[in-house]
Amino acid sequence: MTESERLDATFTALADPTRRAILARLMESDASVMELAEPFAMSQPAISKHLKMLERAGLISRGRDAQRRPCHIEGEALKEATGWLEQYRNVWEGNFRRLDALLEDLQSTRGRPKRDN
Amino acid sequence: MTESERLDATFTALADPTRRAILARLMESDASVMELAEPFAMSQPAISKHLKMLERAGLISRGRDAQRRPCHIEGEALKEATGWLEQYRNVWEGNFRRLDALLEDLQSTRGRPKRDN
DNA sequence: ATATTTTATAACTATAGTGTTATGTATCTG
DNA sequence: CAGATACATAACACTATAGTTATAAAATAT
Repeated sequence: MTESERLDATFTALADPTRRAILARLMESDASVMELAEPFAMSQPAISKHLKMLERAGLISRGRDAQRRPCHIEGEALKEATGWLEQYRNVWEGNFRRLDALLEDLQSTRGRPKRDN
Repeated sequence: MTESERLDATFTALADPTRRAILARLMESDASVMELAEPFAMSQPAISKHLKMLERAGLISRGRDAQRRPCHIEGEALKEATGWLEQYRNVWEGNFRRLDALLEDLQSTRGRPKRDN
């Protein structure tokens, strides 16, 4: 899977409130499918499908404990998604295009920046 | 729109490689629909639909310049998505559940942690 | 062996996403 | 005014998601 495909799968998996709630629950501890299903007004197969998408994205892994398949949260996919978003930090922190503006300014005035900026 | 709905819209918008590429392009500068469409082997209406999803998620805003509708990247939605992901930082940085383990340990041994942990 | 518990899968419905072509609308240009 | 340019929207096809119920399969418990 390419990085782009992994990001597709990860962001798709994160784009659903049930799956985000499942991840939040798994922060507390590993949990079986039944335990994860309990808070939701939804059938068990529906939860199993959500878990499948989370697993496909690498956001969870699954073990074995008797009949149970305990789910465990995995960090790598979350790390990659966060890494991708980080490249936009400047956009929301307000220092976006200040450098661009400065460079353009330097170019147009040949090293004599305008005062009003 | 609730925060959950905004996260739905944002992660859905980010779950497509064309839309991620458009955002990357908009880091360089604002751009018209035609300019954004140019690199892609895709019709103009397809790009317009992608832009609609980005706009719905608040990831871009649109201005007016004669016939053109220049697109501008917006930071807030990206910030909210990153903020949500940040709560999982410990998971991928490896310090996840170390505190949990320590607390459980303290509880079970009444303040006398086991050595092997 | 049989029954129970836990989970997965199949078949189905409904809705949403992604693309197409054709066409409509707004703005500029000659 | 007429044509060109930039963009949006409608109608359509196809695929993917999200849920359902019914059933199968795996492991445990009696």
